[in-house]
Amino acid sequence: MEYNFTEIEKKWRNYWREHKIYKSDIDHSKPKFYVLDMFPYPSGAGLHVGHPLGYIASDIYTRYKKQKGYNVLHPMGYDAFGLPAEQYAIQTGMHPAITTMENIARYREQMDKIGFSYDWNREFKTCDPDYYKWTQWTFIQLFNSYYCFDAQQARPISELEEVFANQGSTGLNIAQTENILFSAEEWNSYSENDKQRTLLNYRLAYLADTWVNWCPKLGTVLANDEVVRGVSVRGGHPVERKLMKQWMLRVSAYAERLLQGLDNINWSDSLKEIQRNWIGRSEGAFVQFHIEGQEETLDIFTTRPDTIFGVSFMVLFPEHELIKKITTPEQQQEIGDYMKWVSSRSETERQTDVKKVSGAFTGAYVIHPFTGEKIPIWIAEYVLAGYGTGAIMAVPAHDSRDYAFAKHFNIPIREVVEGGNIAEEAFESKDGICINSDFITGMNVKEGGRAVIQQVVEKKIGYATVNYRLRDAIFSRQRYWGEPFPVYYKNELPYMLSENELPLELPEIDKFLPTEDGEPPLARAENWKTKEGYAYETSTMPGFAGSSAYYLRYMDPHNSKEHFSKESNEYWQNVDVYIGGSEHATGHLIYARFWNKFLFDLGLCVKDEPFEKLINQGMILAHSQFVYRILGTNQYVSHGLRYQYDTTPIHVHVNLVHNGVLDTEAFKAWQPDFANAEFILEDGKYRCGTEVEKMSKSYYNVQNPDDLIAKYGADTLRMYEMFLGPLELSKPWDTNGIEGVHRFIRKFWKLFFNRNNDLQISEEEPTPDEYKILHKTIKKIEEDNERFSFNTAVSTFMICVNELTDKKCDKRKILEPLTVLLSTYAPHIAEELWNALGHTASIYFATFPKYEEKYVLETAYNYPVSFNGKTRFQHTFPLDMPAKEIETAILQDPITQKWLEGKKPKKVIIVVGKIINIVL
RNA sequence: GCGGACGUGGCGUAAUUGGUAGCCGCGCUAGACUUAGGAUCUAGUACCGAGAGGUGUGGGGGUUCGAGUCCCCCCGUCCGCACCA
Repeated sequence: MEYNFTEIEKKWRNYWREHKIYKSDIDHSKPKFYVLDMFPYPSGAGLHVGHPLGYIASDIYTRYKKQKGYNVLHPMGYDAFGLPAEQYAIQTGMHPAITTMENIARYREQMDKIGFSYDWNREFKTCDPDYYKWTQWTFIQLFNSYYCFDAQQARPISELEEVFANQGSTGLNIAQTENILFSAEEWNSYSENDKQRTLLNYRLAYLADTWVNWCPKLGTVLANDEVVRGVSVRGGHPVERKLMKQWMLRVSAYAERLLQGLDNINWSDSLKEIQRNWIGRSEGAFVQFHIEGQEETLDIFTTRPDTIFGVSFMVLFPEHELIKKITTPEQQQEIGDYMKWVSSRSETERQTDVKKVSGAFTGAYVIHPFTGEKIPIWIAEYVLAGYGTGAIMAVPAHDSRDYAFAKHFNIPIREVVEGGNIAEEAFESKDGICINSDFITGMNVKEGGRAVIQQVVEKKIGYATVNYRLRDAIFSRQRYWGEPFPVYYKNELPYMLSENELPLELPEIDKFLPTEDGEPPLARAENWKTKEGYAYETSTMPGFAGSSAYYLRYMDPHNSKEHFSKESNEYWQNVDVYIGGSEHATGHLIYARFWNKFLFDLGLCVKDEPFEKLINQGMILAHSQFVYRILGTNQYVSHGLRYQYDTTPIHVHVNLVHNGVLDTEAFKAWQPDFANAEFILEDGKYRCGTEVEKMSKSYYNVQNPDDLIAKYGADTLRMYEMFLGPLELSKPWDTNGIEGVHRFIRKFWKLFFNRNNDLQISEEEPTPDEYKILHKTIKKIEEDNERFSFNTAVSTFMICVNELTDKKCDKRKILEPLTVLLSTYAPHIAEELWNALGHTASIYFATFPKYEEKYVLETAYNYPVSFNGKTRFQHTFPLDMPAKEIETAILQDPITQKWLEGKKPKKVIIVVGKIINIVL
C-alpha cells in the first residue's frame, strides 16, 4: 500500500467524526485536564500557517494527556462580535451576522483539515444569544456588587445600602470612584434617585463621566490607537477629547489581587512582568495642602513624602475641577488659553511630544503644611487625570519632569536629598540623606518618608497609601455588533432587567451607522422592546466582554438555566494549559482574570485564577521574496547583480521561488505585467532577494495551510510547524524545510511496508539494541511533551526512524508503541498504521507507552566528586563498575591527588549515581 | 527613559540544565540509479590548515578542575510600557 495521505486523512477525519471519538464528558474515575486555545476572531482572510501553530501544540498536548490517562477537556469556539464585521457591514450593507457565519464556516473547514481533537459538541460563538445571555447576566451581578477591601472580595450592594442606612459612608474601606461623605441620617433622607445616583459610586459596573476620544462623525468612542494626529484612522474625521457618561468596570478594585495572583500561576516571567507593570503598584502617601484663602484643600499623591521640604510648586491636570474655583481674575485669560490649547490636542499628540514643557499659573497658592510657606499652583499637561488625584506636589530637585518644568518657568529648585548635582539635573536616587528638611534632616530617605507620613497623619492631613496604575475599564462602545446592555433608564438612572428577561437580543436595524443626532446605531431599532416605556441603553459591550468567561461556559455549554453548573465547574475547575498570543497580555488576560475573580467571589466558580499555566506561542513571520526591476524597463536583474543597475524591488509571490531561485516561466504567467519580462541571470539562475516581514496578502508571502495540506498532508504540516523552532519563539516560515519532515513521515510508513508496498510486520522478539532505540525515544518524547518542547520531540522521532531504518527493523513490539507516540503529532498516519496492525478501536484511546530504564540508561554515569562536602569535579564511570574500583580510580585521579597533597583520606563515600564525598 | 527576553555554522535550531559545542532538518558538495530530475539512495559539510594540529557559542573580564550555560561591564537585536508623581 502506498502512502496516500489525501485518502488516509479524509478517511480518518470521517471516522473520528462519525464515531464521536473526541467527545468529552465528566468522568470521576479519571483526573481531569483542561487544555484551551485562545479562540479566534474569524476574519474574512481565513487562516494562514501562523494561526494553527498554537492549536497544533495544544492538540498534541491534549492527545498526550489523554494517553497518560487524563480526562481532557479541549474545546473550541469563536470570538464573533467585533469591529471588522461591522465596518464591512457599513460598507456593503451585509449583516455582520451573515459575514461572521461565513467566516466561521471557512475557519472550521480549514481547522478540520488539520485533524484537531476538539470536542466540537461544546462549540459556541460569543454572538449566540444563548451565550451572551450569561455575559449580560454577569454584568448585572457586577452592577449589583461593590468591593470591600477588608473582606478582600465583592459583596452584594444591598449589604452596602444597609450599612449606609445604619452608619453612613464614613470609615468604610471599600472601592469607590470618589470619597463621598454622608451620615446615616443624610442617607435615609435621600430620595430614591439620590440613593441610586450615590450607589453608582460603589458598584463594580457603574456609569460615570470619563475623558474619552470622541469622534462625532463616526459617532463613537475611539481607542488611542484608532486616532492619529487628532483624526480618526478610519475616515480621517476629527476627534475631540470629551467628558462622556460611559459604563465602566471597577477593575481597579481587584488590582492587589490581580497582582498577588501572579505569584501562584505558571506563566512566563516576561508576561507576568508585563502585567505587573500594567497594574503598576506604588507605595506612597496622600497629603492635603490647604489652599490659601479658600475652604478647599488640594489632595496629592506622592511616592516621595521624604522630599516634602523640596516642594516649590503644585501642579494640577488641565481639566481639574478645582481650577475654576481657584484661578485669580488676573490669571483667568492665561489659564483659559492654556485649557483651550490642551483640549484641542488629542491623546496621541499629547503622547508624541512629551518632552515639550507647557503649563500655566493659576495665581493661587497652597500653604506648606510644615513650613507655612506659600507655594504656587500651576496647571500642566504632564500631570495625568487618571492617576492618583490628578494633582502633584512638584519637587524639581528630585524629579526630572518637575525639574524641566521649573527650569522652563524659572521656579526655585530646592535640594533636600544629598548626593546629586542639581545645577545640572534632577537627583532621583532613593539612596541618600535628607538635608534642609527640618525634622527629617539627617535621616535617610526611607526613614524621612516614614517620619513625614507619621506627622501628616497626626495633623490629620494625609495617610500612607498604595496607588495603582491600573484604571477602570471603559465598557461601552457606540457600536451595533456587540452584546446589548441589559439596562433601561428611568429618571436618567440605569436599572437592570430581571434575569427572566435575558437574553436581551440584538435588534435588527436598517443601517449600521449612528443616528443623525449622534446616537449609537441601536437607537435606530424602531420596534425594539422597551421596558415599560423606558428606553434601553443603546451602547453595546466591548470585545473583551464575551471573551472574559468563555472558558467557563465550555464546561457546560448547553446549560439554559445557569452560566455553567456547579457540578461541571467542580469537576473541570479551571484551565490547566492556555495557549495563545502575548498580544493579549494587558487586555483579555487582565479582564478574564478580573471577571473570574468576581465570579469566584460570588461563589460560582471554585478557582480564583482562570489559567494555571499559560504559553505564548510566537508569531510566524514570512520570508518575503523580491525581484529587482530595472527602472523604466520590464527587465529584472538577479539579486547579486542588482547594484549594477538602478532598480526597484518588487514583492513576488513566495510560491514562485524555490530555494531563492525564481521560476521565471511561472513569474511571467503570474501577472499580465510580467508576461514579457526579461531576466538578467547570475550563474544561469535568477536569484531573489529576501526579507523577513509579517505575513500579509499584499506582500505575497502568505502561506495557506490548505495548499500545504494538499501537497504534503496534514500530518506533515503539523509536524513541520512544530519542527520550525521553540513554540514561544517568533520565527519566519520557510516552506523549503517541509520536505525533510515529509521524508520522515514516508520513512516511518516504509518501516511497515516492504518494496512491494505489502504490510510486513515481524512478531519476532526485538534485539536489545532495538529496544534501546524504542525506550530512549519514549523517554525523550515524554520529557519533550511535558515541557512543550515539540521541536526537539520531532527531532527525536527523526533520529529514531533513521536508526530503525538502518537496522531494517520491522518488529511489531517496536513499531506498535512508536505509532502510539507518533499519533499525537501525526494522528492520521498513526491511525492508519494502528489499524493496519490489526487494532479496531481508535489509537486515540491507546495508552502512552512506558519506557524501561534498563534500555534507556547510558553506559556511564557522571559522578560529581566532592572534597569535604564541596563539589570539585565529576568523573565518568561505566554503570556496572564496582564501587571499590570507582573509589580507587577517584583516588588516583590527578585532581584528587593534588587536593590530597599526599594525605590519606579518612573516608570515601560513594552513592551510586549521586555523589562521591571524600572526607579528610 | 523604565521593564523584560535574547545573541551558537550559509539558514531554522540542539546541547543530559555547569561536563566531548553544533543533534535533527534545510541548503550546499560529490557519487549511485536514471531518457530526465525540484524523485530516491549513499557519503561529506563550524572555521583555519595539505597535515599533525589549532581556533571557535556578540566583545571584554571573573568564579570553577571544567562555562554556550553562573556573576560583572560593554555592544547589538526584538518585545512591552511610556510624563504613572
